[in-house]
Amino acid sequence: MEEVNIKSLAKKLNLSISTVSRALSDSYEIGAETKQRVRQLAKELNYQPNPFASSLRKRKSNTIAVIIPEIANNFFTLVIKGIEDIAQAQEYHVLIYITHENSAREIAYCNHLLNGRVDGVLMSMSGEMDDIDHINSLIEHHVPVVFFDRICEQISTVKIITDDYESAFTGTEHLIAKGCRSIAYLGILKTHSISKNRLHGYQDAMKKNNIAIDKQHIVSCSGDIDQDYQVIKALLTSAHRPTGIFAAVEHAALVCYEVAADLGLKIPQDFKIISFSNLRTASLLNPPLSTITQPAYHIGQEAAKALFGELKNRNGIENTKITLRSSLIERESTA
Amino acid sequence: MEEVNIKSLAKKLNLSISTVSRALSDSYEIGAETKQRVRQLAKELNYQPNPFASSLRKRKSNTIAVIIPEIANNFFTLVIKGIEDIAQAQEYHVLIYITHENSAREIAYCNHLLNGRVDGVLMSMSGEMDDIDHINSLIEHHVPVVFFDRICEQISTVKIITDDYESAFTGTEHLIAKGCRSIAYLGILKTHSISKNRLHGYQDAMKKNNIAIDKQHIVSCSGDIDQDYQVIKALLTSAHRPTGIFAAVEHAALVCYEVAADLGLKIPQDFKIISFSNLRTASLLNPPLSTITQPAYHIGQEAAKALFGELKNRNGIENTKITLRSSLIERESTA
DNA sequence: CTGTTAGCGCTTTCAG
DNA sequence: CTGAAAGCGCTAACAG
Repeated sequence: MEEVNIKSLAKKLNLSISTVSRALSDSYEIGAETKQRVRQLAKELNYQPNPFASSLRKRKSNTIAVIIPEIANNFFTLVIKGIEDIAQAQEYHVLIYITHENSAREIAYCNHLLNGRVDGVLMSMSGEMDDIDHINSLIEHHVPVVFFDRICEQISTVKIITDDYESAFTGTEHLIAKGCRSIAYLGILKTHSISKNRLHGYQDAMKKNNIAIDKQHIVSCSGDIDQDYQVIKALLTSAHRPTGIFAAVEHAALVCYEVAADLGLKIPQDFKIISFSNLRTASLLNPPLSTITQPAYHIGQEAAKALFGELKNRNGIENTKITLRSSLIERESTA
Repeated sequence: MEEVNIKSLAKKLNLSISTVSRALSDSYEIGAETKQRVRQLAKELNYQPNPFASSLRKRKSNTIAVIIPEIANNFFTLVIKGIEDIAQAQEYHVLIYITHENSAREIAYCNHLLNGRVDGVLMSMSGEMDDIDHINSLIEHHVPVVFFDRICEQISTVKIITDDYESAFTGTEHLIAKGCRSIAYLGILKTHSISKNRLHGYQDAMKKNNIAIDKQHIVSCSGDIDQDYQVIKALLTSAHRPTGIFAAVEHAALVCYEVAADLGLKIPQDFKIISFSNLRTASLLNPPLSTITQPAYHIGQEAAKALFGELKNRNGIENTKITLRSSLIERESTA
């Protein structure tokens, strides 16, 4: 398997290296006939240009990075799918980095990506909002960053989000309308944009309806399944057991179902629940789970489009916030 | 932001480029003191070596590709997680390619990856088993390929699989034991290894129990949700409605639940069902779904480990088949 | 329209 | 122990 590169092609065609290079990149200064010859041989030998040589020279990787806190989760999976579909069309490659909700890893990845391996980054933050040097660093190095879902307000860039505050507000009111007065909030309690917005939506809905919030009803989930099981079990066995649960993350809702099953609690008789979730099986659960569903695939697409807008057209990334709407999907037992 | 590269470091330190390079790669021929100086400055300036230059020179990308048919699916998500975790530890990067079950895309990706962008490929096949030129091509170009789940028997390499035949066999017998005599098989009908093995397991279980298979009970699912909905609806409204369903893919089982809900059919009264599935919510469905659950995360890890074994140790990839065991998890309604 | 040439940033012989 | 220099494969001035 002798190496087939631009040089060997040139030799075989009795052309110079640069002519071959130009022919392959369809330069206007190459004759139609020459182009034809070059292309033909390239196809015959299945010539594949070395991406590293090209990237090194052009200072362009044709690759983007996606940095997400986790992947075993329908939301992020759908987002990736949306990103991939757009990237594919643009002939870009997609590198995946999973932080496991660990902001130290997020920082390490960002620092690493200062090296030019990617042309841009799509990111949903793990870290806290005040911890943003690594992001600024990327931007200073001309690596555009587009945020989705877990954005960072302080950074001036494109942000694709959903109406978290409003969704949480209406979701909470939905529970109130169902007669719940004692409503717990389960979420990842960080200074994330979404954590804050969802929590505020819940709090404001409670306030508007003149319901005091029991401090113990604001529960922090880590994402760790065993740990969260314990925390939620404690909540559901306490003297303060809520009659409504607002789950700001899908994971929390599932743990509630599991704990309820183990404790013999009945949903919705013992407590009602609504959750942010992209579960395909929400309607098939017992009982069906009412959800606030984010347009995950669309978020991925929009984020990717925004990034490519910058990468391809250099239109200068603006500090825009694109807000997509989540849908509150009410599901009731048909039984 | 002046460029910080090996050259600028060398100048600042009054050393030659090669010394700096060697110091950074911890070469034994560099003095301890010099190494120290170099490392310190590199850290101070947050020097990040250009990966393209390095890859070009070393002919090594420190990147692997994962080619999968789809992603919005718990099995592949968990596999990716397993792969990522191993890759991370090895300081490798992971490129994701999704074929959407389209073998033309699989071929295109493989051909593209002949260019050296990745050092190895982890793959679950979309295409048919007899269509393997693109894989052989990779191997000829010294890009090792490790298969997982949807493997290709004809190719001599490491394959990580689960006991599909046995699982399908016992899964089918499980339905028979529950009293089903008329059992349908829903799967992606290709010449894939897993399609074949699962189908054979089902067929042999039926044969062993002296049950004739109604031809119309072998149903091909495309993966397209609307299309499969129609196909399964047709099955469940036909005169030949089965009393048992063996779903070889999770997606098919979910569609069955959806169709059943829409038609007002009750599971398990009207038909029983068991499915290959990695759904976290299997036990929470109404009714709970009995599953054959593959050790997805573990599969990802093993596949990645096998690939890195080859990449790091050049131990020569062997034609090994590693079979992990799936678990048949029986779930019954507690109601 | 085509060729010559100088690098992109790094690794690695080969000399000292 | 350190330096000089070649070159990975490709692109893009600059010449003709």
